[in-house]
Amino acid sequence: MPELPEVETTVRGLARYLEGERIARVTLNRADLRRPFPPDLVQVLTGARVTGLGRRAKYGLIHSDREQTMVFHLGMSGRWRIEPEAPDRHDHLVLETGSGYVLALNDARRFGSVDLVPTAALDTWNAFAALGPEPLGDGLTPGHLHRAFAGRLAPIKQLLLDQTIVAGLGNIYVCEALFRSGIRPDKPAGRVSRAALARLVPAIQDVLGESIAAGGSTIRDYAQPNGELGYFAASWQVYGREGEACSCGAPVLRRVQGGRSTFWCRKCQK
DNA sequence: CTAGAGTCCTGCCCGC
DNA sequence: TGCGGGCAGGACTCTA
Repeated sequence: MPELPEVETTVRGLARYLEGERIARVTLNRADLRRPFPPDLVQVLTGARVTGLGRRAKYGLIHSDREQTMVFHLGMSGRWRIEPEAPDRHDHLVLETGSGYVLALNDARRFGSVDLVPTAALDTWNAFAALGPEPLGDGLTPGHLHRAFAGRLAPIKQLLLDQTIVAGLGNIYVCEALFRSGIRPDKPAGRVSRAALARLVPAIQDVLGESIAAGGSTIRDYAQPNGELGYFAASWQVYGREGEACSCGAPVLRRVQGGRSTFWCRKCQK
């Protein structure tokens, strides 16, 4: 489910229930997701106060007054359920707040993860240290991409999914940003012109910004934590639209790159 | 270093 | 209605 806009939407939704709240109870329903839960997770979080929430790339951050931050990644199928009406077999971690709110981290495929990281050391934490710039921050520039792509023969589609080059993009928004900027997904990254990169950067920022404003893209199981559906999926121009007509009239194509589906228009993307 | 394939896991949808 | 195959928003590990 979750690329940057969905994680951002999730974090904003969680903040309404967690910001400033004390965590009264922590329940773990299994020992691991992709990795084991931190052994001291329950002990550290129980009784802690949430001092703020944040996001880095596709990771959500729950800062606590224990000087530890709970870092969660939603993988492919992760989501938070707020005040669930009934328990679900994939609710793996459940938080109850001092005000009585119940928040469940639900992840059917269990590709997600939860870590506990000293808040002061977040930037140097292993998983964060190697991440590329935030696409909505100052660090993503045509020059940055030009340097990162220099000499690379891999298709630009695949390099944009590399979190060490840009942090937070996933399959949907890469397809959409390449379409918006008129770049073929199979073009060797090192051969994409400066002019095209100068179109790509704002295309990435626009598509992410528009999606966040729409509450993210709801597919299958994703909903915002409050249960509302994000409606950006209705704005996809190529993703998931194989065989449909592009705005130019040509059919949207699908091909597999690096094991992932790419959707694109042969006529609009050169 | 780079590139490509395989792996983790469950659920849903489609065709037979 | 049941069953098998393919596919899914991610990221890691292994091999060449």
